[in-house]
Amino acid sequence: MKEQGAKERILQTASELFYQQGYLATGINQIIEEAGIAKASLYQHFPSKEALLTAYLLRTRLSRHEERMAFVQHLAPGKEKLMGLYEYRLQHMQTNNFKGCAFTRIAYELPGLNEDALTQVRAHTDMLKSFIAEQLQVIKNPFPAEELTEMTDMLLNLYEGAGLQGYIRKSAQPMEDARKIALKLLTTL
Amino acid sequence: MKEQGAKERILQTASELFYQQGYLATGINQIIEEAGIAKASLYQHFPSKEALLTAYLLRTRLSRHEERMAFVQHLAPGKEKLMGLYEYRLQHMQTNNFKGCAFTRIAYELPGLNEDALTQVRAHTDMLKSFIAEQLQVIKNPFPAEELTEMTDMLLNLYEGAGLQGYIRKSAQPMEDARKIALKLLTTL
DNA sequence: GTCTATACCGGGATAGAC
DNA sequence: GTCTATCCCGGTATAGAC
Repeated sequence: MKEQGAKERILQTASELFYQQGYLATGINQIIEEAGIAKASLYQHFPSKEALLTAYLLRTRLSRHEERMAFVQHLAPGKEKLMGLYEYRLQHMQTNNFKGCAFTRIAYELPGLNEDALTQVRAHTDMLKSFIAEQLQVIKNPFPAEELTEMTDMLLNLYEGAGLQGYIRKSAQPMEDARKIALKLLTTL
Repeated sequence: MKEQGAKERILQTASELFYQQGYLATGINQIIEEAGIAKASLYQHFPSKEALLTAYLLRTRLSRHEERMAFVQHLAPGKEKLMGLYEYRLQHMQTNNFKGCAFTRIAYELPGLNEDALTQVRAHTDMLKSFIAEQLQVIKNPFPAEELTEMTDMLLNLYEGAGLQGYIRKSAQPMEDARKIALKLLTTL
């Protein structure tokens, strides 16, 4: 962990803190202290705190995507992979210190501005929607366009809503419930 | 607007800013400037910034509830009042500067602490759930307990999820879609 | 490239006059 | 109760030595 370059340590530390504490609530000073580097070194690699945020979002988005894909890799396309989406997050909620969806949190923290961050947040949900729609078309083909988008929206909102409730209640139960509901919805297809 | 007491002006100004800009991003200085009062006066009425936050949340929760109730008052209990919930927010998203659910935003902004704020957030969703469950029982009675909670969760998550998507996309379309989906779900009962 | 030291600003909160 | 003036702290960012 010590020998992986200053830039990498900064990004890792910042990522952890941004997610756990929030972006605004995390100061540069805390980042450099925990990363064990000097302040000027940080600004050598990242021109500003916002640049660090963008790097965090991009990296997290891609790595979460890979983790998801790896998690559902051995599952059968269609219903099983879709259920795997919920199970992946269920596991995530139990092991890590779950603090809600990283992208939603950032979106709500930065009301005013930052087009870069917003782009990453949108890209995140786009990837989720694509994944869901893709699996739905495996289950039922052809899938009428309108029905498909409706079912996709429903599954996505169910997923995101349950993540929020779980965070507020500090419980994995809402996601458990969402998983069950999603299963019921899929069996009606 | 000028003659309604300092405390009231402070709370109104803070409420607007907390919602539009976020709690952390809003400073005491901006509040007192826009409210047109001195700093010490603020601390005469509210012992700290956090106390101001709690007052904001409590007040908003109650007033939003009343607005909702007033909006659906003339609608028939059951399906119509439930659809009114979505329509209320749709209207809300189009007129005001919609910045997502005020309570969700606060919850995500304050990762670490503040039990008071969390209490208000939970109370908000509790009120929504109660409202939804109540109307569902009008539509179908008796309503099996398990089915009822599932349907309630689904409608709630659909509602909250659509609010989030609408905020991210800066569009009322997700909420429109959610309304249609909810309608379909209700017709299956 | 990495450090120490510092600049500059705005944060929340208080003292004391009126 | 409301004001002005101030305190202290921590924020982001930068200068300059090594």
